[in-house]
Amino acid sequence: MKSIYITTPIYYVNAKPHIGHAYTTIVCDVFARLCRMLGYDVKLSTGTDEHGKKIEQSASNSGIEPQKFADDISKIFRDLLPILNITNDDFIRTTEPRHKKTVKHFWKILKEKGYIYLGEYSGWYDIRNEAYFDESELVDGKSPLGGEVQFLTEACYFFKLSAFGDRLLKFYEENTEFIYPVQRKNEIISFINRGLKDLAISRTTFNWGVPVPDDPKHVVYVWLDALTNYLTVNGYPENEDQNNDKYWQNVIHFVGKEIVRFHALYWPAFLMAANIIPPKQIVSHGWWLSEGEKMSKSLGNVQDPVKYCKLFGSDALRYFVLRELSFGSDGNFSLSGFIGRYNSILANAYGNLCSRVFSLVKKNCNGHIKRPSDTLKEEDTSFITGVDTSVQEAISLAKKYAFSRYLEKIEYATSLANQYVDFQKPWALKETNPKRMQDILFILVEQIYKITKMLYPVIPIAAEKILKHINPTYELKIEDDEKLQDSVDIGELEMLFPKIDAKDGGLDVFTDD
RNA sequence: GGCGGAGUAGCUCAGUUGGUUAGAGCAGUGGAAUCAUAAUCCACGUGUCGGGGGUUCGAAUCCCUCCUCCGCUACCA
Repeated sequence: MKSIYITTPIYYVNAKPHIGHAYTTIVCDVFARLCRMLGYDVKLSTGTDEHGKKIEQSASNSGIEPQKFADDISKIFRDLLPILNITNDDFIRTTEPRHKKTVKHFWKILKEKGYIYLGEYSGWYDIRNEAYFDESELVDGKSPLGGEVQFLTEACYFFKLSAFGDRLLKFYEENTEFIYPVQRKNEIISFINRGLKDLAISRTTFNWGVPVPDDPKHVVYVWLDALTNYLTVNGYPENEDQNNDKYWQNVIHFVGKEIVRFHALYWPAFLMAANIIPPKQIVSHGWWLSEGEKMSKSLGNVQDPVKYCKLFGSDALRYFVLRELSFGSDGNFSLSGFIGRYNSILANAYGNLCSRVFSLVKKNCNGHIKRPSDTLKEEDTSFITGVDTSVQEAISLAKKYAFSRYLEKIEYATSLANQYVDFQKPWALKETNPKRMQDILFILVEQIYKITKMLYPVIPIAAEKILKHINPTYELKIEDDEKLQDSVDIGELEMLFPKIDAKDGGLDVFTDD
């Protein structure tokens, strides 16, 4: 059995989750569920990144200990997972002992291999904004952020990143799919081509972090700390031989475009330094705009995933975010777009298809149908072939992270089914040709079964209800030759996607915060 | 400034080994049907494929140039 290790980034606990966090997590979950259906042994991890000066300060501003502060926000992220219906296998926190141990071990390895040295970092320090700037970045003797600067020098440990430029470029060349999409790959290559400097990987200006082994005045740079989570989750260092680990040989890191450099450049360099093979692929996605504008607290247009789940269900949110955004690009999250997709696809096309077909079976066949004994007609086979082709295309698109187009293919198959119902008019055959009516309905139910399996990764709750409804012994596997049992019994099924009335007062929920 | 991405129907986008009348979904208009969540099905687009130039028998697709938008350009996660 093939194995795959899928990760979300670990989320920084300086703010509560918004739709962007939910999106990354949902994408990973959909991909994980799809992989499981295709027969992969999947490990899916997510978690929270909790160290760093920002957390220390935020906690101090709130008058509480950093650990307590991190506990509270981390819990909000963790509680979001069941709301979004995420099937993660692990939830890692960087403040956990198992992780700190891994970071210290990883540091020691890098040190032993000679890639860490003690040096001095100096630059123009903006006291108010607490950031260093290069002389060339200064504006009229002040920092680009407007603060007064002074030249400071502090001792810190460096990672010999400069030694990895050529190795990284060679690695990208040999692993052409390593960075997805290609635009991000170009950015990284161009970054390297400007010349890599060594990376400062320790800090002495605050304490909230993993202490550097043998020099506890320093704490480990948060990115080195955070990236190492992927090893912690995979059992390192106890599970020492990562290069022969079934999961580590097939790691996919899903990330937002803003953190590609850390994952596609620093991370493989760290791993190369430790003689651990880099991940298989860094897959980056775009950002959500909200109602056409950048999401920000000050604009008050931050989209809350929990509200959507409470109002319309996690299936609806999952479907919308995957369908609406062309994966890799930025996209717009709007209430009207959400309702439009929901009504036209989930309620009208797919939901109503199930509803009309099940109702026909129930009313006209007492809920019982069986596989047609006669040779199928041409219109039957062309319908079935159309569905099969769409399913195949959908799978290959999903494997390439083209999630929107994957769903588009399923929508097409759904449309073929509605078309078939209209052309065949099974309701009109009840008196004249009940056998043919029954055959048509069986064919329809079988196609709905296939379509529903393909929708399962995205709308698992509704899909499982329908699959179970059609076949009590269904398995969550995608077979090349998907078949239903020869005899099907259909009972009552609740309405899974009730239509949303946009004028409904229920939407007032979005205005009271 | 440098490097990179994008600019295709009202909206969101497909469309790279260059090839028949440039596609899909949504929205809109008209019609059919009535099994179904007043859902569905059918028909309907004179789109300068950002502008201009070039290569070619032929370009949305290759080359040049210009315009617009966006991203990256290290110690903030």
